[in-house]
Amino acid sequence: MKTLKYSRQRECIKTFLMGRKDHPTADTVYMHVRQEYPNISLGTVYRNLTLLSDIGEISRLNVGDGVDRFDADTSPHQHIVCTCCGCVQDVYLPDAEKILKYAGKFYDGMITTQTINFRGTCSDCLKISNNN
Amino acid sequence: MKTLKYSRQRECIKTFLMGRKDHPTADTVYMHVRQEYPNISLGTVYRNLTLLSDIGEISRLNVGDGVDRFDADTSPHQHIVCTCCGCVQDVYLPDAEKILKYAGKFYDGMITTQTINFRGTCSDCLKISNNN
DNA sequence: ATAAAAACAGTAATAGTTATTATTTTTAAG
DNA sequence: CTTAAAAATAATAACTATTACTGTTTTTAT
Repeated sequence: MKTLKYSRQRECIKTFLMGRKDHPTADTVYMHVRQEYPNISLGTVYRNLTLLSDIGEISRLNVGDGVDRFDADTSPHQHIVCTCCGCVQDVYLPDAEKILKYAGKFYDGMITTQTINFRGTCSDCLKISNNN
Repeated sequence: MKTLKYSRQRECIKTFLMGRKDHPTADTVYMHVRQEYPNISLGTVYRNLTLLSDIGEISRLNVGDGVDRFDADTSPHQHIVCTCCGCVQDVYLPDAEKILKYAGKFYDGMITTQTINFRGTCSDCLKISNNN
């Protein structure tokens, strides 16, 4: 069995992620962690992000833009991509599990999980377009 | 302005897609179209798939497995990935637009579209596991 | 202190997709 | 029926995100 050993790089990655709500990509994590560990390699960032999501301490998201994103918030919630600025924000949909249950009525197999991605315009971009 | 010219390769790609309900990847399309046009190139397949989805004749899906898939059915519907065999099937969720409307209550920006991906076990895989 | 296991940095490799280019096909006009 | 411009093609190179490999360093239990 593979025991997990402490690593300051991994700790730094996790701490960085916990302080962010914008679902950074591996590359963004890399750029920031490099300020504390200038010669950390991108491979180490990827390995630790994968490791942390495997043990359930973070989650890996895919909002359909071809890049994986990472989120320290592992509670069930949804995401929205702003088609204007590209930011990825949280949407906390109450009773989302009811959707999954409802969907089960229209599918002959078994549904176990769901991922809902929205697209739209974030409030910041709405403000800007209203100013014109 | 760029006018669209007929191409038999594009026609073949579209016809192939219309006959499938399994959301093939570009590579799968390539393998099949090659039986009719043996020296079609993968780039041509990609270019036409992108072109067809840009003009709305097909849709491009991303179910989170790192590969783009294509669907001749452009009507609003959802998808489920079988975690057992990897197949991608349709889920036609009635009144799905109500979810989008509901989500708007919990987001301060504007939501315009949604993509719902389910994961679970397809009916074929359920049968197989019941036989054990 | 030591030594095995894990993690590391650096780099190569892979997969999926897009871009480039010289050639061929389509199509509208003469 | 030619012709010629525009679009599409095949072939290939390039690119991006991610994973795999390798020799070295760090962690940790003894």
